[in-house]
Amino acid sequence: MSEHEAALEDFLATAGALYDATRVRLLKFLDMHGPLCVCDLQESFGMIQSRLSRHLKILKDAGFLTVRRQGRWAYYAIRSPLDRFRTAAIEEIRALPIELPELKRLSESCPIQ
Amino acid sequence: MSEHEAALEDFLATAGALYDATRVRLLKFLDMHGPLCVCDLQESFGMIQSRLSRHLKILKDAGFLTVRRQGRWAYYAIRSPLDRFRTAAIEEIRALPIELPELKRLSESCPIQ
DNA sequence: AAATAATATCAAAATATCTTGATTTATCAA
DNA sequence: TTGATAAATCAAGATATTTTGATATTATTT
Repeated sequence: MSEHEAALEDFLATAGALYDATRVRLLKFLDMHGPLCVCDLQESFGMIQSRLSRHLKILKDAGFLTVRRQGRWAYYAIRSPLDRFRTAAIEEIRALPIELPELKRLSESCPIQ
Repeated sequence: MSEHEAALEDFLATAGALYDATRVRLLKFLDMHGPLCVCDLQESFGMIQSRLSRHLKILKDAGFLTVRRQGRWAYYAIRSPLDRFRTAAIEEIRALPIELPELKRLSESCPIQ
């Protein structure tokens, strides 16, 4: 892939990651609460695991999230630092008046939070 | 639609408009050259008219473009002023190393440019 | 009024994306 | 080693988007 195409692909992946209500909610939730594991998000959003896992992968591949694995758990968080455009996106999402579920932590049994 | 849903819908329309290579190219082209009519874009990009018209409508509905009609011609341009997030998007696109076609003006016959 | 030109809209096929349920992988505990 | 838990991946159906060609709309010219 040429440098030109790669830069465009990267931009499109970023825009595509933002083009889904579920992912926007996940980004806002992680921005609010900090690192959370998949099971916390699953319980909080009442979402099927495979669906959640897929959306987290898309957000990670688009450069918005990082994963840190702790034993069986995988903690997802907003990547830091973010480049300028992704930062602008997160700030825009932070300002959106979206209703989010209550945080339910299931990962409290995790020995190494 | 509630205020919450409306704000999210607006954000998703913005992200969705950016999630297409054709539309990114059109935005960059209009950012470079200023207002152009549909037939100029059609000739420059070698694109079928209905396809172009549809993409311009999506960009307009997402708040990126304005239209000014001059007789039979419709001149599309980057809206000004843009809000902060859309401005960040345009700046990001401006910095992308994308190859664009040469500008071919067909609308020179238009009496009122 | 009729013909032409620029643009918009519509319907259908082609593509892409999302959701679900099932399966797989990896880690820990008994 | 066996069983259980957390997460990732896969396949298939459901939904949404894009492209194309045809038609409609609007403005202009003859």
